[in-house]
Amino acid sequence: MTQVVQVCVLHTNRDYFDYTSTVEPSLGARVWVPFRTTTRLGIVVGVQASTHCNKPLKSITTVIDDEPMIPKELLSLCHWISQYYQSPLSEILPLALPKKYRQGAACQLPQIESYQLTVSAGSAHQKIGVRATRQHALIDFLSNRLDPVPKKTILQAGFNTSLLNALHIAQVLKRCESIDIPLIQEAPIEAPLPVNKEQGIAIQSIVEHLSSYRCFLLQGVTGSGKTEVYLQVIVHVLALGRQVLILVPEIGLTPQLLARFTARFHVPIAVFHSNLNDTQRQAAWQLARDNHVKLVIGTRSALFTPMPALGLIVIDEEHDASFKQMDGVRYHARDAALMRAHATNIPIILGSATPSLESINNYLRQKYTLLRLTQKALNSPPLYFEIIDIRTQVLTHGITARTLAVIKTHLAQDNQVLVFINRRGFAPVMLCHHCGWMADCRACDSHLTLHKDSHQVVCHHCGLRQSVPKQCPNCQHRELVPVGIGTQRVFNYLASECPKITMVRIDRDEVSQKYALETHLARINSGEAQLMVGTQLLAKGHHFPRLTLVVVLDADNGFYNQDFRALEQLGQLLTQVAGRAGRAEFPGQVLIQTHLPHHPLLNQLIQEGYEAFAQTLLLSRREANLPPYYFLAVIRAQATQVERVLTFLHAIKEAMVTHPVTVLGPAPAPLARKAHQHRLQLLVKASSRITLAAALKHMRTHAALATIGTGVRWNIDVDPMDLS
DNA sequence: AGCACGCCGACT
DNA sequence: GTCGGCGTGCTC
Repeated sequence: MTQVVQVCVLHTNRDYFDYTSTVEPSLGARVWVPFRTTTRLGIVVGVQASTHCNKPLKSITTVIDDEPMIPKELLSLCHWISQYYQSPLSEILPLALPKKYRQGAACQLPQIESYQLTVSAGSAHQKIGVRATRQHALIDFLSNRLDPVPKKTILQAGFNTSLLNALHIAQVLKRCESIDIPLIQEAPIEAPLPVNKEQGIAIQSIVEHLSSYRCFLLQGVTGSGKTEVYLQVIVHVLALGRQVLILVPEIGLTPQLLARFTARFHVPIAVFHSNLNDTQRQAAWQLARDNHVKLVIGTRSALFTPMPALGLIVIDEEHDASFKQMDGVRYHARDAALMRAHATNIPIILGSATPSLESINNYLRQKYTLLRLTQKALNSPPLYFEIIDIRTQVLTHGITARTLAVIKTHLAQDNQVLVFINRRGFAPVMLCHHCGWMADCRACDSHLTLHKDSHQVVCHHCGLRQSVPKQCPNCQHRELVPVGIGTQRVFNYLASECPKITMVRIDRDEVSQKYALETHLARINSGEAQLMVGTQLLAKGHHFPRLTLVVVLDADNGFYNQDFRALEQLGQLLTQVAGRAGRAEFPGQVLIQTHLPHHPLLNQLIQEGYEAFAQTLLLSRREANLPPYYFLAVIRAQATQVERVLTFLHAIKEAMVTHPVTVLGPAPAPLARKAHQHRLQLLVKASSRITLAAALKHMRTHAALATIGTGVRWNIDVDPMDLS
């Protein structure tokens, strides 16, 4: 009997296509299907008795997998993401499969070549000539082990391939394929650290609720031992024979966190990081799916790792914006992880020193259980904040005399100093001193940033690079001056002021090469580098052994930025970096240069702390009908002709009038022209997730028709991180 | 993602 | 007049 199989063909902008099949493949199995003129890979997402398609159906070519390749619970997670983030399944399912499997590779555990004796050691020795001493040694080496020995281990022990071949020809050993399970830590396991009362309560509360869904918000100031809580809870989960998934914002930035996990547990661990190749990624994925690895640590995309015995999810630094994917399917890994935990009926821990307003609100609405860690492990003296009013001060390369003096004092005491400036390059603008001409990007509505290191001006939006203009193209004068400050400029100035100090610059330009970031961080961790200048990259979870001073040069950005999350992020940044300053014997100091020294929120943050600051922000979000009280989506559209974008956006705005949502716009996007494309956007606001989703879904059917023949490209961003 | 089709500039 | 570059649309 033939039936209709719904096949999600990857990257087709659709949920699925209907095919016929005589056999009924499992949901989540991969199939080859005829598609247009070629054969493409698809995933079975449904089986029906009939079709809505009015064309004759084609038939599935081959069923690749007998078992589901994507397990049921991940398939339904993908369905949820598809509906919530308004994206077709065919764009989401690829996230749940490693590249090799998207290309049709057979589903199998990583295999490695191993060797095992086929006869007893004694008879093996007899078959070998007396003078072949290395072959005899190899026989002894193999006879000491019962299981097949991986070739890698044999080679590492000082034997070579020709010895193996000789024994193989002598028929005393056999070659076999065995599963390559990552080595379990051989070194003695690190003992649990003693915990304080708060940590003990947190651990106990979570351990008491391992058998069902519950979300724990673990709010711990920097240095309060959040990681130790994770570790001691995980011990219990592993003891139940279950797996643990840990998501971190950026894996390269958390080497010491990884080190603690690997040193603590006697189980195989898989780490998903950007340097894995396709084979390694497939291996890690397969080992997790077959329950061979018990602990998976990774960034956003590791959310889709299949784990049949999943017993706990941990989201570290849950407030971090990098959990939200900013291109393609714009999903939030924290929110999707909450769905996964709920569907799997297991606990989830959201950890942060500075929880997102969304999470604080969920705790206030009693959806989350709050666990607070307020005590620092090191009894460091209190922080000393100083606001430097720059309205009346002379700035030298962005730095006041007072700031420079404080930096020098801390350096003289052999301490570390961190200088934050959230702008890379040397200066954000090149200006003609004579006529006011500015170096602008041809393709975007933006100024070119001067990069003195590479003798170029660069557009930070489209990547355009050109050599630094020698004279003004407008008035031919040669007095082009850099205006404003960036990391390069601050770095150069401080280098000239502090010539004997070892300095490190950390920004996207500086750490773009492989391992550059790791190298820099190693110099910071060892204490070799004393003065660090960098962007936000520098703020994330590092260990600065002798840090006593943090300087924030462009805090005003957070106040002037029209974006609704700018203040929240500034508060989180200041709290995070401030928490790292100070050692047992030296008080930490934080200098904030600002034009707004009396800004009430800045002062509340400093005097009352992050929680009070967050409460105030929540009040203003409620008044402004903004998240977490209101639900937003941004519809962005672009084309080379403005009119076409406008027509399109007006049409889909019209399509939503029947729904109880507020649609604002079309308005120019903050960067109205980027790479020769005119960009405009709509903002959709709704009082509930359900009405928002319904309006967007309705709109999508209209939008598909409205774009035909217009060249308009568009996307939907549900729960946007920023409105730009 | 990939393939075909169509419109344009650069060539024989 | 033809080749082929890329921009655009379609796929059960």
